[in-house]
Amino acid sequence: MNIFDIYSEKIKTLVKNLNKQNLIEIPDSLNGINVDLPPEKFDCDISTNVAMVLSKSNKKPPIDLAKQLSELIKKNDKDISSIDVAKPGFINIKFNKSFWNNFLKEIIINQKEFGVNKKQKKKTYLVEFVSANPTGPLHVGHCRGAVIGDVISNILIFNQNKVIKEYYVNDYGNQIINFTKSVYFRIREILNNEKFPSDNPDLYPGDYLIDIAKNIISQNKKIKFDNFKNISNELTKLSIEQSLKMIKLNLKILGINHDNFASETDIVNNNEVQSVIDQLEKDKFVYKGKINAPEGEDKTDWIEREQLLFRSTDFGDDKDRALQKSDKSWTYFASDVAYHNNKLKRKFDILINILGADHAGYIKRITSAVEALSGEKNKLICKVSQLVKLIKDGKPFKMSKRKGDYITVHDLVNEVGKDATRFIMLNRSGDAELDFDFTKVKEKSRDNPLYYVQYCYARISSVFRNINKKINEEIKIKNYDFSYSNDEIKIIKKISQWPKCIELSSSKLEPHRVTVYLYELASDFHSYWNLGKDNEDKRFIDKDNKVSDNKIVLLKSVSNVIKSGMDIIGVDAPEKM
RNA sequence: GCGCUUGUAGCUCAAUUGGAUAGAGCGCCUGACUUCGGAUCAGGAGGUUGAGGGUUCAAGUCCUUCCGGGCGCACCA
Repeated sequence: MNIFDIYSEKIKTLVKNLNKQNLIEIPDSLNGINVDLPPEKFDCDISTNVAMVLSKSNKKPPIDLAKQLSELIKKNDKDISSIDVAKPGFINIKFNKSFWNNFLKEIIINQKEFGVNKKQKKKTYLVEFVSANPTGPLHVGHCRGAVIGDVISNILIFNQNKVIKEYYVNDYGNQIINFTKSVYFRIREILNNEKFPSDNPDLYPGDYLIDIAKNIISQNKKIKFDNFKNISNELTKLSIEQSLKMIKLNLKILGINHDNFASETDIVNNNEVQSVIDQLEKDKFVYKGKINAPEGEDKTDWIEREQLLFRSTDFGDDKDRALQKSDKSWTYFASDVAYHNNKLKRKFDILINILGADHAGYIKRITSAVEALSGEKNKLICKVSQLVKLIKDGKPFKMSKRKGDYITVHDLVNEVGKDATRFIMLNRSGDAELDFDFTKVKEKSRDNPLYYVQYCYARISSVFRNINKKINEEIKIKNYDFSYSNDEIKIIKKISQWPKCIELSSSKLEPHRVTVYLYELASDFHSYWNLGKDNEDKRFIDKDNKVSDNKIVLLKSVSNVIKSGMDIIGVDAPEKM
């Protein structure tokens, strides 16, 4: 039940009818007409800008139109207790108390549906996120995109869409060869006491490779590790297997489960790259040519080459992009185009990629490729998660691959906990950089907004515990003829905004809105709770140690929304803390 | 040099897809613990939304020109 939508429809219908009767003029589109939440200082529940939108086409001052329209809106609507017009031309509507009773009744009866956006047509989505190279454990930098991708998926699932969470494994190319070599040297180090060539910049120096090497040795007693060439294929497979095992463990402790792991090697081996390039060639999106060196950069080591190029400039990219290397092997981009073609063949309505900020420059070419292949614009939506700026002991902390200078997901979750990690990663819009003060979060974890929201849920639980009930038990209420105070209605109004929060989070793919909302709801609840100190009427538990029905309904509505929200962001809502 | 992105209170961030007098937390100042769980609450101070111009009934939000951060810019993936 979204009261904003209900009134938006009512008002648009009214306006259309007036237009049919030639009483007013309307513009081509009524999309500009909104029903919104007014600022708190106004004593009303919802407001609409309809008069301002219609003012121009009717050549009338918005205030006059507003007066005229407000009377018509109020007429025949028994839910409205008062309606008035404010300065530029807003129409402010206040509901009577029975409206809020009915609202609560409805959301308690349909608690699982509350917040679900039903006007949107259900779609199938593929959300690709994390997709970190399988050459090492996940570090803090991967963490944000991981959580954002997971929660975006959860929001879409909450809205009853079908979602596949996918991880693309880049198990092909030079990095993997170097990675395998590194494992090989670690194995030699363990078995033959040969020193690891740590001065070779192509190799991966991290300690985790020692564990990988040990595991491979103990699990593959038959293999002889004395000639790299002979075993490189097998060792590559084993190394990636180990590495993925580690990554999956990292994801698991973050509370993330992908539905599918797609392999780049599979895409290449199945000849999907060649076939997608044939398809693009047929449609004249591919040609042989040269790319210009970027302006303003040192061009001395620039080698002009004729290469197979994709016409991404047709779709607004600044240059065409190489598909084939000079040794005729495919570029990363080429296999990624094939991978996206593979996604397209699986017939999803919408593809979503969550990328790190360092890959933002890649978006144009890959969306271009998807557009070329599918003929649809915005079939692929890329969402960037900006960098996490790590701060340790008050100073910016640069991670390097040098031993020790590395904070993994595992370290982070061990120190801070899964829930706090997720909450903090979501607490700011993904478009902006996030300061993550490692020391501060560790020391002062109680200042974390997570606990503020959880505490709200725990308090509600404690009330139920006091009357020997469980917070998630179903409640039976005979009638909903209550009279809530203004303090209580403040909370109810916040609850009524939950569907709107979900709608925005989902349409803009902005999961931070959920944490922000939960914080606000918790805040309203805590305020109300503290009123009970001075005024016993405002306490949930009365003198006879009972909780009245109206209070139970209110508590239940708040806890339901908090639980829903916490489930979406993948954070626990404990009954005791 | 080009592209993307960002600039809001001392600090960290919100701002309902263009709405009304821009809101929270931290920090600072004042107050509420024989508590329905103080991991909480009430109040105060703190702003030319980086700067200028434009569009609009209405701009933190859109366009434009500057200024300052961040990221990226041939066969690395």
